[in-house]
Amino acid sequence: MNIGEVAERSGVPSKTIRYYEEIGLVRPLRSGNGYRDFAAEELHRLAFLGRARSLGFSLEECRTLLSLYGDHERSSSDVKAITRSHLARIDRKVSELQALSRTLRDLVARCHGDDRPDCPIMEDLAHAGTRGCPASLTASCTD
Amino acid sequence: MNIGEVAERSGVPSKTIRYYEEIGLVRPLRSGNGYRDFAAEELHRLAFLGRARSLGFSLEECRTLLSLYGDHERSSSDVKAITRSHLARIDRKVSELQALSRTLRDLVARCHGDDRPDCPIMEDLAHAGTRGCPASLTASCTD
DNA sequence: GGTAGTGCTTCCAGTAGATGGAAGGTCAAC
DNA sequence: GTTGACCTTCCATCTACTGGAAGCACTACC
Repeated sequence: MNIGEVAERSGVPSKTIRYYEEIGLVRPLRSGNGYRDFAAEELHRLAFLGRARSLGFSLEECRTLLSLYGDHERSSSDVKAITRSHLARIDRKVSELQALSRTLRDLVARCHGDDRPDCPIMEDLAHAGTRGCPASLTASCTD
Repeated sequence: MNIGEVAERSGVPSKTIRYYEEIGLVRPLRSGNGYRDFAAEELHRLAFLGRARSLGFSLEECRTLLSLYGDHERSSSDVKAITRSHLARIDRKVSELQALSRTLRDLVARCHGDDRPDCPIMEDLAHAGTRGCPASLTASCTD
């Protein structure tokens, strides 16, 4: 199977497949003409990769998951551990973004949004010293 | 003011300040010895940048916000529009991550996490075709 | 005057995860 | 034999820095 067909069937773009080969996530054979030649197994690995990436796993996590995928002696606890730590990372990120969202929502609500220059958003950015900005700035912002 | 002091007072690392100069976000003067020489205004711009970045604005958004910062004829509606679209982007991201989180949480809940190989997480990744994986894969995954 | 230590300079490389494009070889059809 | 789709490699680009090497500049101390 050539790269184009594999790309279409796995949903992973050709460019990305070449990149995955470059970093050793897939190892297709080569035909006599130099074209990559993908066996069914490589197609499955690519579909696996596509799904894992769509779930937000990093490529290094994908590498580990792929090796567990091919390991019939694997323990599901290993898979679960990786997934759990990934989940924790995502939940941390959600909390961070929700905090940002609250702050921004508040600023937007307080801004008139008219043709005058006064703007609570600008004031927040300009006088960051008193809240949320790096501690080292606080002193110099009180002037 | 030398870069070290500005870094400490603005909370933006020296390395980052040099980078910001390279991409034209700040333009410090130079002393006779070749050192960067920051005026109070540049310090304020850096503090502004630090706060805007901590709110998740991209550097291009920061560039626009900085130009509005220095523009006494600005309209708060421009600032508000940028902030609103940034907020919308964050809220989209939160939704995406929450969807991921739900999926991962469900998978983790269904995985025994013992020393046997059977694992619903692996099954999801391996047979992605029926749900959530790229449409092009669906056909080839039903086998 | 020499030297140690800190701070400054530039330049280059690397991070994650691709993506875009140029230059060129291959293949099937007409 | 030529067009056009597909494949190849290689290099550059994106975001937003960060780390490190090599080499001046400045201050303090002996």
